Amino acid sequence: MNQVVTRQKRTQQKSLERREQQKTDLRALILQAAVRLFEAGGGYEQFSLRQVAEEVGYSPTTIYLYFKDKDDLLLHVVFEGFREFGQMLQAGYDAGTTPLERLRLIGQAYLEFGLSHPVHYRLMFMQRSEMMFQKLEGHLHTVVDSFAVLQAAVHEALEQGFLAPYPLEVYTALLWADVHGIVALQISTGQITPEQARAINDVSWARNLTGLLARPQP
Amino acid sequence: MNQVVTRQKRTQQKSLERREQQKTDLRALILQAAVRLFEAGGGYEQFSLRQVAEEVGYSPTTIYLYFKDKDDLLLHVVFEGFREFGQMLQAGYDAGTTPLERLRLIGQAYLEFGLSHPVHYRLMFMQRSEMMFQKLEGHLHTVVDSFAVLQAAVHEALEQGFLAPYPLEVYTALLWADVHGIVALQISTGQITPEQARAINDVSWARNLTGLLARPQP
Amino acid sequence: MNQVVTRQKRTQQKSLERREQQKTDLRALILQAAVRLFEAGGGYEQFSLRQVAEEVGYSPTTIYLYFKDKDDLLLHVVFEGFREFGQMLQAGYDAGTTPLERLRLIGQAYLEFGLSHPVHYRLMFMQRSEMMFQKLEGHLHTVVDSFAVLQAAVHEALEQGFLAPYPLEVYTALLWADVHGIVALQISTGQITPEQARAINDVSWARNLTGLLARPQP
Amino acid sequence: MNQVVTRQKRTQQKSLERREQQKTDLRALILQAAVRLFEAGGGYEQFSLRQVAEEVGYSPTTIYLYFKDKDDLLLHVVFEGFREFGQMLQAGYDAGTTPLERLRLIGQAYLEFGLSHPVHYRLMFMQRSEMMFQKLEGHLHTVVDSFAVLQAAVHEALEQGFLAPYPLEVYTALLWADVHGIVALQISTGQITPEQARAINDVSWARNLTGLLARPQP
DNA sequence: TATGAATGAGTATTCATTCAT
DNA sequence: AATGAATGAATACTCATTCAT
Repeated sequence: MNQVVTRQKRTQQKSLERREQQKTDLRALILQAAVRLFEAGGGYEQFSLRQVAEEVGYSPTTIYLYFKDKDDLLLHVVFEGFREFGQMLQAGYDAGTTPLERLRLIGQAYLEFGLSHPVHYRLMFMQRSEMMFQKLEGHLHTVVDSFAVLQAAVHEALEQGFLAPYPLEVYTALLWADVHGIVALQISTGQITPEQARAINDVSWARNLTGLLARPQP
Repeated sequence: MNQVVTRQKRTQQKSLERREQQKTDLRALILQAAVRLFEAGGGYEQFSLRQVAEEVGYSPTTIYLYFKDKDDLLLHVVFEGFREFGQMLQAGYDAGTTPLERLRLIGQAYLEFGLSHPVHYRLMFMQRSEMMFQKLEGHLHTVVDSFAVLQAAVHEALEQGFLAPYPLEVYTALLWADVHGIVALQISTGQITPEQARAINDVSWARNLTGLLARPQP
Repeated sequence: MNQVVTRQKRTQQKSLERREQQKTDLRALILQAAVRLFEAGGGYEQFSLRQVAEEVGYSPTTIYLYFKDKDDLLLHVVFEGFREFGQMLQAGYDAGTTPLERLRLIGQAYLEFGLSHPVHYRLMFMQRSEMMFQKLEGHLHTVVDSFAVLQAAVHEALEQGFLAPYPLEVYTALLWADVHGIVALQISTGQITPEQARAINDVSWARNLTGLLARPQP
Repeated sequence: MNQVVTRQKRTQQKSLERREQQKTDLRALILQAAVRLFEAGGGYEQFSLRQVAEEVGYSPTTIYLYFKDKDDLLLHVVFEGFREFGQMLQAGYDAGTTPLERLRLIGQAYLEFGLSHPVHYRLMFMQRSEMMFQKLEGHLHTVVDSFAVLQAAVHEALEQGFLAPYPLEVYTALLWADVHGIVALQISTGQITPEQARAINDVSWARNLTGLLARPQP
């Protein structure tokens, strides 16, 4: 067999790559357009495939070349969000050196994700939250993994005696509710600015240090 | 000008009143049906004018005699929710004897409203939250008034030295976020049961007493 | 109460009747158009609601005011056919004086229906034959009743010794197959003319008199 | 002109043959898949090119290299049916030793084809019967040839005095109608089982021996 | 006051087909 | 020879809304 890489072969390969690239591009374009429309249209209910198609400048039919159906597209939008969400939470965990610091940083990461990705956040946690628990082939970092990070941090803190002896689930739910409440307040009502949201989150955390956690911080 | 009230005029007036009465009645019927369907149907997107019409036993066209359009009807549904919401918060305020107790009871009332009216809560605070700040003629008890109750309670508590000297807005936002977070967690994700929601709310409040509030309760 | 029939009342009544008439008219128009399209389009598969709408000159939506959905329209088309079919078979039965004459006349009536309503026949017996056994509210004369006529005639003939002692079901199926075969041959293939179809049917019947039936006719 | 067969030419020819061979192979594969899907899917309306493409593992576009369009493919599916149909009828003819036996066996073969290939039968004789008389290049055994078999058998029987002296066309049509009626009854209405269909066919034939045919069988 | 008739705009989805490569 | 990309035209169906009465 001829192992030489001929010009023809190179061309074919290149064409293949370009095509692959284009394919990825259009996929990404569609996803972006979908997110944009969510933002504009005020969310879930007005969202339609045809609008997405118009937004990207392709025919509605074309969407079906990249996504199985409307729900598949939505699912990918959501998972795209969860991927980044998981990374941010993990980064928060990694950046902390003590259990309590980790909890604080995870909370901040959560808050920052919500503030910087309001549309995604809305969709992920408020409109299609059932998707949180759907498996998507090829996607390992689902929300479940993200919460594993939070649970791990709580677990460590409990084990090392930093927390009053409430059950683990109470802490995860409570801490989640803390940040979720603030994010949702900002996103849904626009009553507070992102800066205020951060300030309130700091206060919220501070009260925990004296009111919830067993050992006061030095 | 003829100032005499003729029999004819009196008759007309009476007919007008009766009509007005009927009008109000059907209005109320439509609104009730709308609320019912709204709660039953699971909310915003499935809600249709035709279903409402069928529910009340009138033709779809008739709805337009009482409400400008679908959104107008929806707006009134929302305000119907706010009316009850405001009453429950007010009742919480009234039931308390000290500022802190009032805050606690308002929080509980908020939580109970959310748990017992999830569909409404969703619409009011998560899907069409912009409606919170729309004025609707004839409706005095909007969400703004509801928050006036919370603000009043916070104001009293601050003035009487029960709270650490953070700005009033921080407290209202924080306390709101606390309960909103828990309610939203329950409604959106279904990860916690109503009972757990209440328990977490109690823990959340307890931590405030030692960690956030200046003077411990007697 | 005023029992007098006022002009107003008469007008209302008239308007109601006219409307009712119009409604019936449009319904009938739609049904006719549907049948016509069946003829033109070559049948079942190309048949679409939108085409029907275009044919009658109304918007597609309007069809839904008169029929629940596509299948409902089809069902009514079919039942419209069965109504006449049943009447023709019954007339055949009634016209005969002896059991065998009745059988012959029923067969001829069947044949004539098929020859004069090929599109309906096709739909009823060849394309959506499962509809034969569906009940439609308000329609009493379904195909089942039609076949009751055939069965009754066979039963009489058997009882009075005109037929060789095969089971009743064999006769009904065989006689049905006889005429159905001829009709279908004419409709589907166009290989024989209606006249030839009648001639063949006569031969078919004649052979029965000597080959199938117990007693020869006088 | 250069009459010499160069090596180059021979090579080209060979390549052409191979290609031709491959082409035929894929063609056959597609046709088989189409027939399979056709029989499985329940026929005409659910049948789609894309499904065929998926079934053979090639892209939809590829189908167009072998068949002009969907209808062309369908036409070949039909002729595929006629090929087997013709073979079965011919086998019936060949298996008989007397004219009447041949007629009987041809009828049985017809019946068996219908019972074992209901979907095909439906398409061939009931839905797209116009295809029966379309010429398709390369296909010699069309329905016309199949009927030639029937006609030949009738002709022999007439000539040898086995049949009453009706015209030949009457016999072919009548015998066709006999079996077609039974098959269609089974396929379209499902009112009789295949076994019953065979039994009725036997009765039908038996009546002919005494009622239609000139000389009784020995 | 109430409504029947009608529609235009919109929804998701499927399919046959073309074209450049 | 084979295909990936793309599309135009359909399909059934739903809904909010208008208008004449």
